[in-house]
Amino acid sequence: MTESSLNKIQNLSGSLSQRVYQSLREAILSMQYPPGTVIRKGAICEQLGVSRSPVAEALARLSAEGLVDVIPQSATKVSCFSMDEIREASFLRQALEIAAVEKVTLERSDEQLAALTRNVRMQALLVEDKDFVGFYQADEEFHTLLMNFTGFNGVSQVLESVSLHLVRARMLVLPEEGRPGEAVKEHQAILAAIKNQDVDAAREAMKYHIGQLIPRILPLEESHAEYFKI
Amino acid sequence: MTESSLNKIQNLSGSLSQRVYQSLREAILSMQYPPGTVIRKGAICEQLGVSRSPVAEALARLSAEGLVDVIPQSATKVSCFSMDEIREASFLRQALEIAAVEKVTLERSDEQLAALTRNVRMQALLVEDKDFVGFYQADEEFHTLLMNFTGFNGVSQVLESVSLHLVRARMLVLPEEGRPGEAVKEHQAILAAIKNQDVDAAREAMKYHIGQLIPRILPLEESHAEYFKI
DNA sequence: AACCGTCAACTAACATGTTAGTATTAAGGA
DNA sequence: TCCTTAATACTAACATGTTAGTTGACGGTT
Repeated sequence: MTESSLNKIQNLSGSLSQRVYQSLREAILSMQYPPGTVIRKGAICEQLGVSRSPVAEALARLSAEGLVDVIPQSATKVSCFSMDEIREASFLRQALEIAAVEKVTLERSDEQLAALTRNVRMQALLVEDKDFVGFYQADEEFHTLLMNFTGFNGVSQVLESVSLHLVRARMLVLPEEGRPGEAVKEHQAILAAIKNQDVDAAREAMKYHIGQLIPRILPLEESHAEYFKI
Repeated sequence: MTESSLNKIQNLSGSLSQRVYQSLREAILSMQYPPGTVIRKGAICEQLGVSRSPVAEALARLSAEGLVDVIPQSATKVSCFSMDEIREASFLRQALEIAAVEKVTLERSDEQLAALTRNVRMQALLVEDKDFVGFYQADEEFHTLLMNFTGFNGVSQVLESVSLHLVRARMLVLPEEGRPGEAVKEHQAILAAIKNQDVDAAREAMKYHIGQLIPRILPLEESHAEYFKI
């Protein structure tokens, strides 16, 4: 009955605005609020039991991030995809991941190499066991490790903020037969290049790996046309 | 008498929040509000003649961008520099500019090449005339052109948002004897690589060019210690 | 003189009342 | 039947009242 798809804000920390923001963001990124969904401030206030101020601030931040479109004096809805935005997000992600992997390849410590090696080995095992949820998490962790090993704490968040649309679109991509196995191989290639301190190989391996996502997203424009901008 | 260093919001467009945001952002980036400055909502309201709502929303956005630090229930001040943040911003800028110049090198049209060539020629003339303000603008334009020639409309804004701290710190760097001349040469090297469709040369030229900024910012940590985090 | 607790003043954060612009719908005319 | 138009309902945007947490200063104690 209660179709409240929002996470309870009691479980989150920070100011009310912060918690409302996190709750809405999570709902949008997980596609519980699919593109085009109209967001009613009143409904959010009621569901979360807060007043309009924190909701307004949360929506302002989401608007600045491009996750919602505000139509002045009228309505605010979850932003739709456009293939241009997705291509751009992929371009930005590629730029950042390449820069990161280059830096890590040159400056890596033995501990860092060991951590990456452990992670990739785990990926292979998970795929072997057909634990695709686990693999998805390990995949994410691989990229996060790489970002953090640059020594810059913020790059991981910047990457997230520029690839928001990519994250959402990825939710729609059906698990393809054999793809996880390929992804592991690509990760192994990246890892090997890092191990050998071969910057050129690392760059090319990462470029190829990130490039694999776009062709799998392209078909969505027809299969899920309702989520795309006119 | 009126030491209101804020631009009048009447000259700006958009909602009140939007105008307040632009006004504050401009004041912070131009160092009219130097790092550490305490921002009083009441004062802003009075100066701009608006209520606290739009000011609160504007500050929330600036906080999300990292331009102001909000101390809960206490105060909000213009964020100070940290050398780590600046290094990170430089890393991110390098990543994006390299990706852009690589793409442009491969895909450029003759018109685009002509526009870049015109710009660089203009730079040389401006430096010859010792018009350093004009050169600064042409320099910015060169990089903006490059971003836009990728075909992705947003990269220019993303670049700006990740290099906010860099922009502020750059305001403090004194014009160094001979530096503009060197910058022009670096731009010429980048342009030559684009003309020759030499991706590797373009990447290295851009990497070198962006790398030149950090060493000139480093001395600020002592000469302007008051602007840096403890 | 140095330390601690209390209190007052200030600020961000939140709640709520008000305004103004937009969209939809229904009625009226062609 | 279709288009125009006016009225209504709804929403974002703005203003303002209220709450609660922090800071700093003062006074009293050791």
